[in-house]
Amino acid sequence: MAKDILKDLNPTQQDAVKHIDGPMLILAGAGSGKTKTITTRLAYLISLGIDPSSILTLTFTNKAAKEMKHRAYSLIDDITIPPLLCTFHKFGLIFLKFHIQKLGRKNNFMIVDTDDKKRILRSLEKELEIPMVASMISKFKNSFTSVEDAMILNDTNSKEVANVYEAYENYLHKNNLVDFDDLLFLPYKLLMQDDKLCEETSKKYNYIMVDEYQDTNELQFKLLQKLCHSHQNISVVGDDDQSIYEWRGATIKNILNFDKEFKDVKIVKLEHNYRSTHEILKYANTLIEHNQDRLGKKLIGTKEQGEKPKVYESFNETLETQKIIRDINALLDNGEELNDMAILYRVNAISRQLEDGLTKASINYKLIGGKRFYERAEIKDLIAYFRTIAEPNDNFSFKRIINQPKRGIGKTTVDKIEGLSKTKNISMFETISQVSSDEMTALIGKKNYRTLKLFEASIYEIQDILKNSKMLFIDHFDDMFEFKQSFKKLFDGEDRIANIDEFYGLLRDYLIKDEKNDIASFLNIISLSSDKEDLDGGAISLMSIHSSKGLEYKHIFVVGLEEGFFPLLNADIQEERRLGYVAFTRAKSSLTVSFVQNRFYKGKRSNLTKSRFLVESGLLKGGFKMKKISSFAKGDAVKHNLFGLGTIEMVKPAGSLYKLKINFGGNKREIMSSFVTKL
DNA sequence: GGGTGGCGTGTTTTT
DNA sequence: CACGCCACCC
Ligand SMILES: Nc1ncnc2c1ncn2[C@@H]1O[C@H](COP(=O)(O)OP(=O)(O)OP(=O)(O)O)[C@@H](O)[C@H]1O
Repeated sequence: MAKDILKDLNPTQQDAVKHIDGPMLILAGAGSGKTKTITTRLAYLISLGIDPSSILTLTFTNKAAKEMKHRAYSLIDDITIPPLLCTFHKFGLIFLKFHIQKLGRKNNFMIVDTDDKKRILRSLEKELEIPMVASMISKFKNSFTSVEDAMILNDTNSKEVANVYEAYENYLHKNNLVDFDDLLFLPYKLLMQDDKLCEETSKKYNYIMVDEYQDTNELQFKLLQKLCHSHQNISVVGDDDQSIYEWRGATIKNILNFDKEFKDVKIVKLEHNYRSTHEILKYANTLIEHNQDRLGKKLIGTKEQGEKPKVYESFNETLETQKIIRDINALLDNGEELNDMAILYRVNAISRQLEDGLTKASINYKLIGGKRFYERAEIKDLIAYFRTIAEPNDNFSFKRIINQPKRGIGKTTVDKIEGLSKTKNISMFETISQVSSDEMTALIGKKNYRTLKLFEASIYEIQDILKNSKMLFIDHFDDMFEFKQSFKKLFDGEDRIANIDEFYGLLRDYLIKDEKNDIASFLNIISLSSDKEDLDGGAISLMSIHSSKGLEYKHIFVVGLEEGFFPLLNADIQEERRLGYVAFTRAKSSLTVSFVQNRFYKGKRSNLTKSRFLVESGLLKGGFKMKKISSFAKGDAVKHNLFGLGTIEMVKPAGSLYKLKINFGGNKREIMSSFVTKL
């Protein structure tokens, strides 16, 4: 049976799969079967009788984790004991659920997302720029800088930022919250300070694999080191050309130093591409060759020649969308399926026009990323409600919903309750339930106190209902708090109510699935999943290039190839180019790229020029772009040492130079640009 | 003291 | 355009 698993692999891949003990680095280009190799290796280890629960497979994004899970499970016969295959953050979450008590915290902590984090920071700091502070704090955590260390730094504002950092950490601690960085940092801290735990954990996960290793940052690397404390069985796969998360601290150093950090590393290079046609590969490879900082690698196509990728130029985004829809319909007429198509873009905001167009054309689509389901305000409200019901002392959730739907409890009242709860050292909910009616009335007034007491009673009541019947809970909940109704009068109320119903549906399905399932476990499960499960039925996928990494589609459309959008303004050009490489190499058999002359963005329409990547990849020939680079253009007067004066009639790129067709007084000659001087 | 509307600003990308 | 914040009005 082990033979079966291996049969679709080439010898190098098989060799990598069969490597069992000791560190291994697989370094290979797009579509070379890295993920296939690692998922097969997972199945192979299990087929040898290795305990699945001792194998840990990690990657960075949810999407990639899901894809791997899908692929790996199809190779494993008996999935009764599933191996742990998840994102780094999810692993951190699971680890903390078991061990956060060792840091003196309860394990029903809640994860704050980026929005929550900014809200908290804003409440703690009025002067400094919040996004700056948020990213500084993130940097601190990712570089193991404690509050004390931050205090003695000497950068601008460092003292102020360190103070906010301290206040923020205290706030998280008091309210039993963790942020995304904590999900990596706290496990590391625990493993760092507790040798026994480190040893146990490392022994538990005796085989470790990491996909998309080029996306790991320093903290993730250190965490991996800890997990390898008592063994060296770590296999990582990556591609320096697909490193697209440097902006959040991912460092290629992790790949470069891998064979120094671990002993006797087996290095495997996969050099055949099994995904894309030669045509697609050619342009992707040509594009990425413009990057200077590369390890460099071969990538040989194995598929058919294929068609040259199409390039569309449109006047604006409406016309761009029309062209793409026309192509989609043509593909459908040829029997192709929507599930095999995807539209990619650099910036999520660009999806709007596409959505409108697809809707009008009655083409099903699924939007991936962007404003995520579980990050929508109404969904976060519901989660906060459920958390309050499960744990009324969760101040953070309590504060979110105490006036949602509006019941007349404004900021001032909330602040007063919070102040009192702090002096009494009890939760806000306990403040309402325990503090004497006289004291409370004096503080916040009779009417507000009554409202809060009613709210308290409702919480008890719904807790009771939940105890008796999980199924009745949802209906009663919504009636009792008039939650859905509160969105009715909003201008986008319908959408929000649809989201709410969907969330109720998800919860209901989850509760039905297993007798043991309850609200608390539901909250745990969704706490890191960003998008809901795919609906079945055919739909074209719309997503950012970042989310597309690790995926593949038969037909790929990349839109928005304009200077300023892609490559994005002020972004690191090499990373942008890698994004281009990722985008192009998602395609199996057809690739279509598109740019517009003007686009509506952030409230205004601006004129755009086509992306340099179109020329760099060879998809388009120079044109006006060349003028800038070469400073040679049609009509320019030039001088040649032998032929004398002439006029340029045509400019063609030739390697790093240009071939010029020059008219020397009636004699036309082709001359390399380095042999003439412009006048 | 709370709620609503007007105004200003601008996240690239993910967890 | 679209969201979030503040100020002003109820
Ligand atoms: N030896 C092989 N023979 C045939 N097909 C293969 C082989 N190896 C991989 N493939 C196929 O090639 C495609 C790309 O593989 P995979 O997604 O594992 O590549 P990857 O290196 O992870 O790509 P990327 O880095 O771009 O995500 C998949 O459809 C896979 O099934």
